Formats: sequence, structure tokens, C-alpha cells
Amino acid sequence: MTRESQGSRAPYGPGQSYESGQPYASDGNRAAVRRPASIKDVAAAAGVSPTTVSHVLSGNRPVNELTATRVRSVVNRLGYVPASLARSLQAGSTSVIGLMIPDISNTFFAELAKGAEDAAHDLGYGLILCNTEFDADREDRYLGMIRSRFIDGMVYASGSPPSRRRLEALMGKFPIALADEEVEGLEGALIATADHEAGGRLVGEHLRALGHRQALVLTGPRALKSGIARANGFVQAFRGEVVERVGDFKEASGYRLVAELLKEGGLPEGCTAVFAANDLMAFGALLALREAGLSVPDDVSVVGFDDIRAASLAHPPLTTVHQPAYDVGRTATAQLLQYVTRGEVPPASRHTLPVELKVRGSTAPATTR
Amino acid sequence: MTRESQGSRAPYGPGQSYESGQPYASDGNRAAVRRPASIKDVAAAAGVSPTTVSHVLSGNRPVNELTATRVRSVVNRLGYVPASLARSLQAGSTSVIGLMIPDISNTFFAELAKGAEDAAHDLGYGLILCNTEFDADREDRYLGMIRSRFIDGMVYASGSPPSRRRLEALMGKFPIALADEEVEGLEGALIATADHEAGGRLVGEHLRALGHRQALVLTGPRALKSGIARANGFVQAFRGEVVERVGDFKEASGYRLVAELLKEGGLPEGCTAVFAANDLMAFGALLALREAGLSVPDDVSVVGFDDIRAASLAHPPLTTVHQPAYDVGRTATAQLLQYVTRGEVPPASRHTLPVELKVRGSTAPATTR
DNA sequence: TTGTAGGCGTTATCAC
DNA sequence: GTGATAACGCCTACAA
Repeated sequence: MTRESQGSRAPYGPGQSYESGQPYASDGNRAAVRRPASIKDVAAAAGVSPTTVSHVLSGNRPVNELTATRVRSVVNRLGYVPASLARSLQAGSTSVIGLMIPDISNTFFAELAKGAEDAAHDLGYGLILCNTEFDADREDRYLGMIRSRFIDGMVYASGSPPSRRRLEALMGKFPIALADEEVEGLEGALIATADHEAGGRLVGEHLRALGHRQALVLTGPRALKSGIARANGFVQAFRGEVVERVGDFKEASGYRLVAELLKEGGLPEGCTAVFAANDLMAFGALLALREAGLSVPDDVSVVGFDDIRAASLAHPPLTTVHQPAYDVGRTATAQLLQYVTRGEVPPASRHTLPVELKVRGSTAPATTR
Repeated sequence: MTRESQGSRAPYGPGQSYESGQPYASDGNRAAVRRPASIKDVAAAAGVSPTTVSHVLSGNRPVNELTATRVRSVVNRLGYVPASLARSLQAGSTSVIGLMIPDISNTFFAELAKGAEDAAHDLGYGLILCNTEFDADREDRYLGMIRSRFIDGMVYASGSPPSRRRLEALMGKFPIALADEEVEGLEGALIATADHEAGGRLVGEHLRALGHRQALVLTGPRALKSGIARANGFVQAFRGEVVERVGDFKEASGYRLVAELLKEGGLPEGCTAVFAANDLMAFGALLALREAGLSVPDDVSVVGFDDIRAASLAHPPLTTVHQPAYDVGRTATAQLLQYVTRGEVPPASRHTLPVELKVRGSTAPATTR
């Protein structure tokens, strides 16, 4: 026997209070963690049954006031805290959900995570951070937590194509909500996303109003619907000539795409504006233009998407579309939990959140070049 | 009885595989989650005891190859996945730890979180995101997860003073590691932090080498040791005249402190440099200086601390001290887990990580004014 | 008002 | 090589 079975025999259980006492272990800090008091210990010390202790704490049935007081005092003395694990096992749910995102150090996802965490915390749920780094194996491992019933649901904002197969198997059986990015083939899902297309339209209208008639559009990867939607909205509202180049949402790709064009003889004839599918790519474009001796916004206007923190700090401050990352995370999570708390799998539903154009210093009226 | 007790009687348990079958529930998506197969279901269907199933899966003891194959096939057919909850209950640990931080949308903490998540994932641990928003109640609620034994340990990077009391009670009894910020009175802890003082020294040397002899130092709140250390290191290495102003690590405070000085008759006589205790305050200072018609770096040099993403994008690009936020998170977590996995409370120990001066466009040789 | 007993799903112990 | 049993710690239906 590895542990003494003192538990239910010793009147005070493991004895010492966990609330008072010395802050540090006395044996040089290498203390093994001691066995904490269980409900049985409390019951024994209070001279009642575990049932009564349970009811005193949960209030699920009336208990004699005297008995209750006695129990509570023992609870304090022993520093008893119910083991949530055991409770979860018996309840069949853990009050924990997962949040799958590709990169927490990206401010967009960090904001989204904040919203998700807030929503989860509001309902007393814990949130497990599943940062995938776009790694499908890692994602699979995290999805496994749902199948092993360690988490009650998952907010999924990863969007890397490899994951689809695994997700499909879960969708409709386990509670999952998609955040920010739709996943093709998973239309039967609960999804919260910003209005990417409207954002594109806002940019198109803005540039058109400034007199621009030809623009370069730097899109995200073809596989991601959000990027497509942004470009579509733009093209629709801009009603001018558009040259598209496909990037990957990273700063380097914005730089490369623009630099290549400039090397090949400059921007297309009459092109006075660049719309990048996100801020990072816009920064890359900014850099490439500056290096080529072009002035922003005097020669070329540049617009981004996302409104990350650096956008307003950059030089010139970037005109961009503000995406409600926090709200996306919060909405997806709140919606998901609405079903999770009832033990249901969420039905297909769509929550589209409004975006906002932030006009800053990187756009100006078109000048003929 | 709420659920049919079909479990151990029906030969196929809950029947249907969780791997195959239609991806969506057929009843309009409002499906309640079904009871998944348990080890008993598998055992019954394979004609063996739960013990054997357990051993087939864990490899903890040899099993007849034929039996094992049969069991594995049933496992697949029923889509059985062991309930990690039950396993945790019996093992006495959950393989989950918490990460307490004030604000995940701050890139510094996001990076730290990434490091923590990586370290946790490496050892098969889950990480619960505890975002406190500097709210002591919220922090308390999260600390409760440790007392209810839902998590095996906590990486603590919050640093808001109100939390100390609660933390003290836990320290030395439960596995906690401090990240980034020391907490006064909790010296007996495991702590990983950047070398704030060395960072300050690097800045001091840099400015001195550029010929600066008088500087304005914008510190963080007095309660936070990291900010103090930065300022101390600076003063020590700069060996010139220093005027200190106390801020709160926010952009607005950097702006306000500098603007006030300028209004009161300009920077102190001969002062040609500003060292802000973090990048955000440096940005505020930058803005105030620009508004006053002073040029950075021609009239005044400005240095920050942290090297957040916006630092290199700002105009001028900010000279700053790069803090290894990722490594801080990763180290704290890895160290913590080293003890957690052995069921021990970590001893006091200190891990100081190197910082690096990033010289950019916001500093230049001093000019006499 | 309170207690007894069974079960949540797993693994360790002991016995065959 | 395999199985029965107990235990992890809690909750709750049922009984008194």
C-alpha cells in the first residue's frame, strides 16, 4: 500500500489546515504534495455522513442549521475543497472547453482568445489553450481531448486545411464552434465571423471616393474563405481595374509581391492604390514601396485589414478595416456554451459581426502619375 | 433511472461507431450527445474483462496476441476512447496546468503564453488560460482550480499586488512558478525572468557611448520589481544626470509625463535622451516630443523596453531592449513541470534569461542644445 | 432531517 | 495470461 489508509479513520483526516500554517514547506521545499482532505474526512470529523456534507455544501437539500454549522467549521479547519475531478466524472462534464488557434502571438488571435476566455469565465468554464502552429498533428492531439471527454466543447479558429478530415468526424457529434474562419465542407456548424466582405466593400468605396481607379489587391491564400470574401467585396465596390496577387497573410509575402511588381517595371499603369488582405501584408507592401522611393500616401495609397495594434503606430498610420476579434471570440464561445451547458450539439447557425473602416494616414486622394 | 442501463448488457454497448457514420446528426442537429462506449462495453463485446482491455491499451502487462487483436478491433468498432477524467481521478493528477496572466492581448504576455503552451504540450500537458484583467476576484477564482485539484500546477505571471495573500497560502504547498515578475515576499519560489537590470545597463551604456549625459527615465509602477530593476541598471551604467518620473507602463502615461515636463518649460537643461521602462510608454513619449516640435533622434534620443512588434514598425523604429518573453514562459513552465511530473512542489530557484539591445532609428549621438 | 448504497470509468492489487 | 475486486472522490436515488 503506497499511502496510509488513514483517510477515513483518523478523525481529522490529513490534519493540518490548508488555509493557515506556514507558507513554505519545512523540509527544504522538496515536499511531496500531501493527500488533501476528502469528503469522507470531513464527514468523519463532523460526525455525519458524506451525504450530509455534500448537501451542506451544495444546498441541494435542507440540512439542520446546527449540523450545517458544525460541518462548515470542519470544512474550514481541514481546508476541504471538493475535488472537481470526481465531481466531473459523476456529472459527465468538466466545465472546460478548448480554444484552437494557430498562433496566440498574433494579436488578432490573442484578442479573439481574450473574448473567448471572457465568455468562458462568465459561465464558470475553463479554457484550454490549443495553439497549433499550423501543425496538423498537434491539432489532432488536441481534438483528442474532446473524444476523451476531457473538454466539453471546442472553439475552433485554426483554419489550416489539413485539419478538415478530423473535424468532420467530430462535427455534429461533439460541440464545436467555428470562429473567424469558415471551413469549407463544414457548413453545418455554428460559426461566428467578421463581415469580411463588407470590410472589402468599405475599402473599395473609400478608395473609389478618393478618386482611385486602378488598384493592386494582395489576397490571402486561396484556401481561406475570409481572404476571398475581402477581395470580392472590394472588387464589387471599387468598380475599377484590379490586379490580384496571392499572398499568405505574412509580412514577407506583402513585401515580395510588391517588390516583384516594381522590379518588373513598376506598378501597373495608373495604379495608385494597394489593398492588402491583412495588415501584416500591408506593412510589407509599405516597406517595398518606400524602398522603391515611392511615397505613401502621396504616390500610392495603402489599405490593410484587421487593425492590429501596430497599424496605428506605423508610419504613416495605416488605413485599415477594424475586425472585432474580441467579439468574434466572445460570440463563438458564448454561443457554443449555450448548447454545451444543456448537453446539446449546436445546430448550424451564423453570426456575422460588423467591421469598421479606420481611415488613417496611408490613404489620400489619387494623383495622376 | 435517467439512462438505460444497457451499458454492460448490450453486446455492442452504445453501438454505433464514432469514427464512421454520417458526419451530421440526423435529427436536425439538436442531438443530445450520446453516451460513449466505456471500457466495460468494450470488454463485454470482446468477451474479456475490463482489466484486459486496459492492459491491451496501456501495454502495462503482456496480453495474448490473439486476444489483443480482438480487443483492438472492438475498440475501433465502438470508437472507444478512454475517459481521461476517470484516469485522472485514479491517478490523482490531471496533466493540466494553469497560466495566469493579466492580459493575453498584450503581445508580451501572448509570447509568454506561447512559450508556456509549447513547454506544456511537449510533456503532454494541457494549459488553461487564466486571463485576470488585473481583477483579484477573477484571479482568486482561478487559483481555486488548484485547490480543487483540477490542475496540477500554475504558472503565475500576473504581478498585480492584491493577489499576494492568496498566493502566499499556496506557495510551498502547491506547484507554482513565477514568470517574468517577482512577487515581493515570495522569494521561496521558482522563478523565471528576463535580466531586467542588465537590460537597463545596456541602455545606459548605449546612451553614454553616444555622448548623452543627461536623461529622463520613465519608470513603471513602484510595486513592480522589474521596472525598478530596469531603472537601476540604467542609472548605474549611464553615470550621468538622471531625472525620474513614475508611470504605469501604459502609452498614455508616457505621453503625459513628457508632455507635462515640456509644458513646464521643456526637458531639463541639457537632457538629450529618454529611457522609458517599456515600449508603450516610449511610444507615448515619442508622440509628446513630436507634438512639441522636437525631432527624434536629432534633438532627443528615445529608448524603450520589451521589443514588442510595433517597435520596429514605428517611426522612427524604436531602439529598445528585446525581452525573451517566449523563453520566460517556456522556462517557467518547463521548470515547473519538472517537479509536477514527480508530484513535488518546486524549490526556490531562479532562472535569469538574457536580454538584447536592439539599436534602431530612435537613438543618435547627442547634440548640444 | 439524515444515512446507505450504487455508480461515474479507470487502473492497481491480488489471486488464479 | 487473465480476471475479480477495491479504490480514486463525489453525487444522488432511495430508504428510514
